[in-house]
Amino acid sequence: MMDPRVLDPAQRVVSRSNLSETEIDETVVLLEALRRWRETEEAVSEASRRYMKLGDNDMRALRFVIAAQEHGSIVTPSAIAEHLGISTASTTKLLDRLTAAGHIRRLPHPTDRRSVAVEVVDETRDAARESIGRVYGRRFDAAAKLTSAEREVVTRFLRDLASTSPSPSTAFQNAPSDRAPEGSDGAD
Amino acid sequence: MMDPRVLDPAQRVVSRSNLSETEIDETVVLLEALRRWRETEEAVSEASRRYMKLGDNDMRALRFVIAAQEHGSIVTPSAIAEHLGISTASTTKLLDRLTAAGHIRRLPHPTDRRSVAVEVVDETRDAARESIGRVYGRRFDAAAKLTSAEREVVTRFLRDLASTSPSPSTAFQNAPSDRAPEGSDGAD
DNA sequence: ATGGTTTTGCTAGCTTAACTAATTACTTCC
DNA sequence: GGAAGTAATTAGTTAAGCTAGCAAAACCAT
Repeated sequence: MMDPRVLDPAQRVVSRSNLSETEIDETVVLLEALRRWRETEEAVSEASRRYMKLGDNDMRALRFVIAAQEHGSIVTPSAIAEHLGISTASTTKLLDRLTAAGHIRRLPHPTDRRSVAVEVVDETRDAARESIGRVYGRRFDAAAKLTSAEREVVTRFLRDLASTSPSPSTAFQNAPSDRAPEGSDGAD
Repeated sequence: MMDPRVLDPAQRVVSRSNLSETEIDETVVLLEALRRWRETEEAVSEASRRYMKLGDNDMRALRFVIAAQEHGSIVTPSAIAEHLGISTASTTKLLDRLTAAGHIRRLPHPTDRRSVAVEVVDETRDAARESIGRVYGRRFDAAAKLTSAEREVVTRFLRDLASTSPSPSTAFQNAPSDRAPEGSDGAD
């Protein structure tokens, strides 16, 4: 019911749609559930990142390499650099860290002798596969519980969400996922 | 479907549920839509962060202050530090950056003379409000398009997703043989 | 009141992970 | 075979976090 902690541009939004009070409430509840899920995801992935004592990019790189390997392709440092959007120099250091931590190995590239093939160590790959599989499994189960018609609804909704154009110069596009600080509210 | 770049633990998952081929396809499609949306969100928020030339925490801090201000409370550096999970020293520097960029102002705290009241500059606040409102508005519209029953379905699904326990040790925890990260060595 | 403890924001110095520029080894093209 | 281009690396710089320590103000117990 129009939670005050959400900065409330909903007022403006509401005025341009003509929903009943009840429907507005439902909509706000849905958006809250969406936000909540995103926060959960964020927290979980953050926690695992911390647990592994890896930086954000280090983790992303690892996942990238694993995915590519799964797919059968050879991963070079420059491909990683491009994927992460960082320089090749930084990528070298990143690979040094991952090597030191025992997560990857650098092998000679099979066809280009100036290049390098990055390979994930077995233990790390297995652990990752299991972990990712578990996450995927949870999602799968949630989706599998639905009926065919319900799945269609959810899929349509998600696609609609993703398709609305990003509008490039729109700064501050983050969800209002912050709570007020020393205020009186604590319900969550 | 079954994008090859996604490691496909689905095989394992599928075996433990008994869905028809069609239903499995639907499920995979749904999960793909979910992933797609998350990627879009990620990309958009990243883009806006870049656009404003602010770091991650700087942006979060700004949103935090705005939200609190909207809520009527006074924001102190230590509150920001706590919210972001960084030290007060780092927060001092963060506030220096935001001040230099003209986004905030430091005012004397009205009641505690050792403290500081952080205030967001009008222009920044307005821009943020508009931007966040726009994003929220897009989501709102997507949700508003649904029927009451459909909203219920989506909300239930999202809650189910978020509720499945994170299980903290789910990281790909196994650092390979040589140098396990979990502080078995005292110095850390 | 008054002296001791806690809190608040800040400064100083260090670490990490990004960056740019230059270097080395190899490939490709003429 | 030599010029030009490309891949990864090294060296040095910057950004943003950290801990430790400080002065001023607030809180608290006589």
